[in-house]
Amino acid sequence: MLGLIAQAPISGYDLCKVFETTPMGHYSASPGSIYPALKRLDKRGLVAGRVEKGSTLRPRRLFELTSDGHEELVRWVSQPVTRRDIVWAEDDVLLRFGFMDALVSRDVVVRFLDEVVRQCSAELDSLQAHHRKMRTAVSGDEAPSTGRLALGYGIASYRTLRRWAKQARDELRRFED
Amino acid sequence: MLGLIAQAPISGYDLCKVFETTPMGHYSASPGSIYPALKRLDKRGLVAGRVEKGSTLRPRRLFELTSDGHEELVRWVSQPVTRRDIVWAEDDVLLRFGFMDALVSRDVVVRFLDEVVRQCSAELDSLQAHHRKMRTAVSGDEAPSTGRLALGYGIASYRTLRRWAKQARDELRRFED
DNA sequence: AATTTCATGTAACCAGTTACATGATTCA
DNA sequence: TGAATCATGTAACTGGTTACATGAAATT
Repeated sequence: MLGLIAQAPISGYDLCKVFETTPMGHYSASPGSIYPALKRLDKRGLVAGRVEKGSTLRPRRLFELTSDGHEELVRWVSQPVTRRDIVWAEDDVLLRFGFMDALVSRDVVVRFLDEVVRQCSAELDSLQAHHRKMRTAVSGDEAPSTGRLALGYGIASYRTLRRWAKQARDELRRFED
Repeated sequence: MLGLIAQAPISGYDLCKVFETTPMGHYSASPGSIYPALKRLDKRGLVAGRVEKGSTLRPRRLFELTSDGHEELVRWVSQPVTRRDIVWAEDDVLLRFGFMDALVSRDVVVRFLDEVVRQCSAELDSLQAHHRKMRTAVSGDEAPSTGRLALGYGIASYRTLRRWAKQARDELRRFED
C-alpha cells in the first residue's frame, strides 16, 4: 500500500479498485483489510489523509506518504534478499522489486537481482538433493509419485525465478548510461 | 496435516520435524500452529490420537485418520481447480496434487492436471493483456519499469506451471495400463 | 554436570476474510 | 424510481507467529 500511495495520492476506495482490477489483485486485499491498514499507517505517521472536497459531496480522503512513510518504504524495498524471503515470501520479493525503480538507484536494483539469483541457487541445491533421494527410494519403472512430481514443480519454479532474475538484470544493465 | 497423517500415524512432534527438515517446510507450520490444529481436527472428529506408551516415558500421542478424516481429505484433494485456486492458492493446488495418488484414481489426477492447464491459460491471457498495455503506455527505448518486469515474472511463472502440468500429465499417462 | 533433543503444549499479539452497515450519487 | 456504483467503514470469526513453559531422556 505504501508503494501504491507513493506513485500518487489515492483514496481507500481507489486502492480497493487497484487490487480488484489489476494484477496487483494477486496480492489480495479487501476493504476489510485496506481501511484498517490505512488507519494503522496513519497512526504510525507513515501516511496522511486529506479530504478532497468540502462541499455537499461525500468526503473522499486522499492519502499521501509522509517523509517517514517514504523512508519506511525505501527501507522495505532495500532489505537484503534472504533465502527465507525467497522460500516463504517470494511474492513480497517481487512486490518490492516492482516498486524499486521509483525509489532507489539502478545499481541497487541490479544487486537485488543478483542476490535473488544466489538464493535461488542455494534453495535449488537443497530441493534437488531431496528430489534425488525420492528417486532412489522408489527406483523402478513405475509411475513417479505425485509427491515427487510436485517437488519437481518446486524445482522448475525456482529455476524460472532464477532465469527471470538474470534476464531482468541484463535488461536493466543494457540501458545503463 | 491430514495428508501427512494419512501416510502413517504420526505425532505432533514428528509433524513439526517434517515441516522443519523437508521441502514440506515450504508450507510453514510451527509448534504453535500444529498442536492447536491437531486439537481442532480432533474436536471435529477427523483425527484420533492414541498414546503410544503407558510406562514411565513421557507420553507420545500418535494421530491417525478417522474415516471422516479420510473422507474430508479425499474431498479436499478432489475439489475442482478454479482460477481462484491457481491465482491465490497455487501452493495449495500443488499440495493437493502431491497427496493425490494415495487417495484417488489415476484419471482423476490426470483430469486435475488438465484443469490446471486450462486455468493457467485463462490467467495468462489476462496477464498478457495487462503486460501489453504497460508496453504501449511507455513506449520508447528506455529501460522497462521494474513494475513491468515484475509482471513479466508472473507470466513466466504461470507458463512454468502450465508446462509442468502438461509434462506431469504425459508422464502419468505413459505408465497407464 | 551440562547441554541438547524429545515431546507437548499455552498465551499475547496481530491481522486477514467475510459479511454487513450506511448513505450519497449517478445511470437506466 | 429502482439499481448500480461511489465511498467509507465496523464486527465476528479464524488462525498464524513468536515466544515462552515444562520436564523427561539422551548425549557429550
